[in-house]
Amino acid sequence: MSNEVVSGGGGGCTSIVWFRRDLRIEDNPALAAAVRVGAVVPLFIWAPEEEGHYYPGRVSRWWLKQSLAHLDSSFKSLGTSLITKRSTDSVSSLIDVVKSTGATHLFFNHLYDPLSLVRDQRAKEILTDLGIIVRSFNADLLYEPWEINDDHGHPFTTFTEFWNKCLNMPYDPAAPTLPPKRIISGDVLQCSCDKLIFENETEKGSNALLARAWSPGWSNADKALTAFISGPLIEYSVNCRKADSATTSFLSPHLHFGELSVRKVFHLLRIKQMLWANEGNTTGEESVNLFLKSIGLREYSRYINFNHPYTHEKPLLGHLKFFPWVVDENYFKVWRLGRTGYPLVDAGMRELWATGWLHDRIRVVVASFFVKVLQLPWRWGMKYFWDTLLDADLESDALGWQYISGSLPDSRALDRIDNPQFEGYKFDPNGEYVRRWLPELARLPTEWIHHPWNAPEPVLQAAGVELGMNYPLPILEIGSAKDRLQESLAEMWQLEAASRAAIENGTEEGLGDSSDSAPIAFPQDIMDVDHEPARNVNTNAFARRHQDQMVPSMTSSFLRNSDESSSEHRESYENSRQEVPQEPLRETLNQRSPPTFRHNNSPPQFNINMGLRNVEDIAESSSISRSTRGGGVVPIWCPSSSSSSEQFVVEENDTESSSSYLQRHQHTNELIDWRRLSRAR
DNA sequence: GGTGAATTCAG
DNA sequence: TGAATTCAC
Repeated sequence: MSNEVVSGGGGGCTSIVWFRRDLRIEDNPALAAAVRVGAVVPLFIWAPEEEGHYYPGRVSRWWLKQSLAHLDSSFKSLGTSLITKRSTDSVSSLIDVVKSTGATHLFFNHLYDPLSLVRDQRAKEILTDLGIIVRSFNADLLYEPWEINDDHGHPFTTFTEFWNKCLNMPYDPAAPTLPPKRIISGDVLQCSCDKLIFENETEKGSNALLARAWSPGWSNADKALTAFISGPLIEYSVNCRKADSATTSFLSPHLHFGELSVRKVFHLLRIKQMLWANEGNTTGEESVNLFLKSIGLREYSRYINFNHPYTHEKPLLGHLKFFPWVVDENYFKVWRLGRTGYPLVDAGMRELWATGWLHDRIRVVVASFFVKVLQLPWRWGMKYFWDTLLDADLESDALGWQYISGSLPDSRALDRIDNPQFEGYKFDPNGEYVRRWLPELARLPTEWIHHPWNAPEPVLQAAGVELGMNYPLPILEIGSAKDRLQESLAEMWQLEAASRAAIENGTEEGLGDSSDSAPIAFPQDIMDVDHEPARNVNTNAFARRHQDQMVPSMTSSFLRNSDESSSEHRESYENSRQEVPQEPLRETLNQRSPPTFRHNNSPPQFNINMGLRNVEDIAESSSISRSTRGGGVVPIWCPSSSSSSEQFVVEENDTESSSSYLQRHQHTNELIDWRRLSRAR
């Protein structure tokens, strides 16, 4: 079945190419495969309800809209057009399109976020059952997550090791391919197209400005890449630490939507690298290495997510679950508004809400302030980034926030607090960035721009700054934040030790194991919904029959856990493993009978109206932030979540799969024993 | 040119 | 904060 090789040559077969975050025609393996088979029906399904909380934010939807229009016009010039469907269930929409076009094949490219892993596996199974030949490909990564392992076949747990391995693989990432010259159109006229609505009237106004700064779409992405590589790249290593830097590539939104192939980026970078190495241009070489590293972090985010598909919800290091987060919605509001009293933080937050963009360094600054100074739960910050960033990307953002909050073995030191005042002089030495985003401080001399609270009164007066009036005093003093952090960490270690002792004594079943404790709910004001009426997901026969969703087996944790696993399990794993990469079609996601779960009927909550707003909007919405929605807002990626929340239940009649699923989660609930690795206090 | 101080920077 | 590297003498 999945080993079957498609016979090429356009023998009257029609293939659906299901586009998701691979909105390009160049170096798109799914599209290329479809073109080889015969007629093509390009399809995009807009089913944001499937994303749960992670309904795309306003700017992200704006980008998607432009990108799809661009893709459609490319298809039109090649002889077909993009079919668009509005849906609450991608799989049933796929079936509709199969039926109306008489397609025999379905091709798509892999995604690695947890929801997609489940949905895609389900799509594969259901459509295969219907006699459709389904193939999926790697279009998003240099190497598939399961290709990168240490000498023992285990996945890496630190970035540096992972990336070294990637850079020293015995084979290169697949070379990028050219776009097809011509496409034989499938019977797209037989298929009704839904008009997709990505913005409401109020959002349109705010979105208008975006088009001045950004050009979504795959061929624009390509131009941006070429321009970056032939221009600012060489200076990347010297400039990349300045908040205002013109050396940023600005490629991340293009990469998020797959308008750009990382493999193409990689190949072009490698060429430059060789060139500069030959010329002895060390700055250039260093720049390439540094930029490659950021590509590597993106790879790593998918890798981590694939191996631990709850990283957007749970810390990877076990002890973090004992950290006493400060659940203070007022702090959260002040941070979002850019009114913390620390100019660099505030400038960043205002830039983010005004433009949907933030320089990488400044993301670290504001996130670090959020987690270490305010001690707010990192998932809130991640959610806000998700809602506001143009390049919002679940895997990358989860990795970033976990890094900042000390939840990874190679995170920043837990007890380290960066002082925004010093960071200010580092990343914005002349205060230009702060002056641009904080007009109330514009006239303050550079000497005081990053610490106005120390400025002499006459200086403040001359600059028209009234602390506490038109610019706030620091919300918290850094020194006391440090003390508070120490206390919190002490408490965390104490609780962790108690829990460990309890487990070792066998007295308690893992006191407070994070898989059983509901995560802190998001505050209401970022969760308020204003979405299209949800359609009933379970109305059609297929959805009802296949209510149970599936996740592809996570190869690594399965193997790593092999001492506890039965040989039967391992065998089935090994067998499936062998069917993974195929030439010329690289069939991928492992097919070993996957674990199943079912989710209950509570409709997912999402957030559509939280995009960029003006100050009044935010202030207004946060005034209702007190009333917290009871519990059930957070989807939890574990079999035994609290009953009030959206929940996944292990299917009992499927012993093999459920046991492997549990096994995987038992393993991950040990949280890698990374706690030992990261004892750094 | 060797040594401690200062600085840089962190996946 | 701490290791690594550069700087000043």
